[in-house]
Amino acid sequence: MVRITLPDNSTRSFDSPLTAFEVAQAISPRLAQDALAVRVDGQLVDTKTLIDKDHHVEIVTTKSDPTTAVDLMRHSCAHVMAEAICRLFPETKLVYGPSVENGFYYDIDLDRPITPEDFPAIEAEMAKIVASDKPFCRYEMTREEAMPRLKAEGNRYKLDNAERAQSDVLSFYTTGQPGDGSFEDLCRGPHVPSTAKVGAYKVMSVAGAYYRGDASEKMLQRVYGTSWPTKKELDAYLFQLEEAKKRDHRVLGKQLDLFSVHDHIGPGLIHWHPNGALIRHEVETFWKNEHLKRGYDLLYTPHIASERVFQLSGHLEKYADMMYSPMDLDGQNYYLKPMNCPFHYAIYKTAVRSYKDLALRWCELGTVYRYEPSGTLHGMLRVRGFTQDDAHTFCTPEQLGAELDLILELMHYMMTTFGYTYKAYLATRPEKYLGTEEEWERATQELRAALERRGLEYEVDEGGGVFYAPKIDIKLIDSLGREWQGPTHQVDLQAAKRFKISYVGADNHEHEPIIIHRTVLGSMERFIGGLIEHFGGAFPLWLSPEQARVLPISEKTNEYAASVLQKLRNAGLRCSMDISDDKINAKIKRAHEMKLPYMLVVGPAEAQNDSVTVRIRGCKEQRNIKVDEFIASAQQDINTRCLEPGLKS
RNA sequence: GCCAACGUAGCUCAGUCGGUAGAGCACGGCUUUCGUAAAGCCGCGGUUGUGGGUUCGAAUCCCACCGUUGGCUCCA
Repeated sequence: MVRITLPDNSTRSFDSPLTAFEVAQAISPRLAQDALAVRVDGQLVDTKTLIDKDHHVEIVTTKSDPTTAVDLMRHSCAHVMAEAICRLFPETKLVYGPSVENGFYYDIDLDRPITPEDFPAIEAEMAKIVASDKPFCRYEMTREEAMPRLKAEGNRYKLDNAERAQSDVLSFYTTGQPGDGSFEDLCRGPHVPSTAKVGAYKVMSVAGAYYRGDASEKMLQRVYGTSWPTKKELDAYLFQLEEAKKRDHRVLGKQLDLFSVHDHIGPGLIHWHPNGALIRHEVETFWKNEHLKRGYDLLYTPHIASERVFQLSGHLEKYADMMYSPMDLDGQNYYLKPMNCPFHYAIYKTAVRSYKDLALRWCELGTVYRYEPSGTLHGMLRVRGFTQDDAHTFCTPEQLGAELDLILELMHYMMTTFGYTYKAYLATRPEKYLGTEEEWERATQELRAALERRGLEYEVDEGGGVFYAPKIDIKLIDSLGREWQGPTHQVDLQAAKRFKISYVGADNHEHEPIIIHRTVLGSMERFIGGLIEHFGGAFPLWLSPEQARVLPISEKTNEYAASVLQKLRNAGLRCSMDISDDKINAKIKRAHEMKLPYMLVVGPAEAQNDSVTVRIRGCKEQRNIKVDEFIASAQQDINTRCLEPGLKS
């Protein structure tokens, strides 16, 4: 007698042990058909698992538990792809094939490179496997039984996986009968019942991946696929990828004429075109003003420095291969600076500082150069020359809390102005660190307390701190829900000592100040690259390089258009007019392509009464209003940094 | 840095089996003077990433380098 308790707490009794599939069948044939796996007392297992005792049983379907279901389908789909690849290339050695966000991959060791031309063949082979609706059969062996077999197979990766497995029993999955020569794979499972249940899939890409993520290990081929419960969801995902591509900052950077990179000048070095530079200018102006309001002082420091300063800072020792090679000047090595801190410290040390001078808040848009590995460069997001929005706060231990509050407030204000929400992380002491455990504990506690005073929810990133400091990391969530590395605030435990930075306390003795490194935007390059994608190129009015364009209906109203343009410019708006002899349709299309917030159409009717017909980005209706009204409305939106263009009156 | 793919006009792309390079947009000129997402015609524009090699002949095949893309590793 087996008593099964279902999720709704109802129970069913069966005379003899039975599989989870049979339990589902007893409930409804439809459920049995939809069953992908089952939770027995909370543990996820195959539907073929025999249930021979009283258990809580929960049948997993795409409806009952979509997250688990799709994850299982993807994992099983990875196996189907692996089988397909093995059929096409029998010398393939399988390594590891998990599900990942939006799909799955399988790492394989195969001397012949897989290329995108192979994908159709792989997909065709997968289709055959799916059509044959073969069951995923699990069988288990003890470690003693399994190891000789694995050794005989000559697949060092599977052998390695097996050796690392905790359990005494190893499980295999085959799409035939155990031992009949069908495809099989060492795998923890569980899997969906059969190859027909892996959903709609597509082989996406192939890339290199080090075995076990270790750069000294062999480079494997990682074949990526995506899979979804239905064809419709697959198509929706592929469509979404196309849409994301249109928001790619590199694509928009060209389309909107924002920036370029030139291989004859150097990879990873951004050239800001007028439109991009204008956006940067607005961001920088905003940044500076908000800092000045909060008691920061601005600094400018040099771009190169003698090697002595980087020996002192420890950068040469730790990051020499990430720095541009030195230039020999008068027998002395000079480096492009990879960061700004030592320069700020130098300024600090030009005077004896009293506790009465603190806290000092110094900020700089400091341009630094780092020789990033070539394979990591990516548009504006990962570059070799960039401008950090850097700041250092020098304060007494008593002031630390208040200073952290100020930093979090500034961060919050700036992020919400750009329309970002964010998540906070507290990164604690890493394995390799400098300083004492007590110092780390105290500094971490201060950061934690500041987060809590602000009422910020945060996750602890255990061991995620830098070697000299615990930190608060902020991850931005953009309009597509993607996370970006955002602001970071570090309480430095080493710099004061290393650079002999001190202040005179009320006790007339020297003390070490606390130094907070922090950045809000990260770098102008990465932040604005991110902004481009966040807004999809449709910038809010205050950031738009061109805020409005006057579009005369024909040459006859060019003169009126010019007078409107002059009025707008006098009012401080960035605008132009389109006096090409194209028709109005073409002018509108062009303005749309540049994602301008406002188009102002003018013809004889408008010229009569000093008005413009406004067309707002993203909206087909038009409104006729007086030029002065438009100006007032636009100015208000600019002043409030309104995120979406509109009309105020 | 590692693996793979890719690199053709300012941009987006075509170019078959190796036979001296093509379109659309952009740009210039002309016609048109127009009411809400592309008017028409004509024209300009290329050492096919760079350097070698194979060949009677290379965008096409081979090698090296540079760069880009997708990942991996890394990101003070």
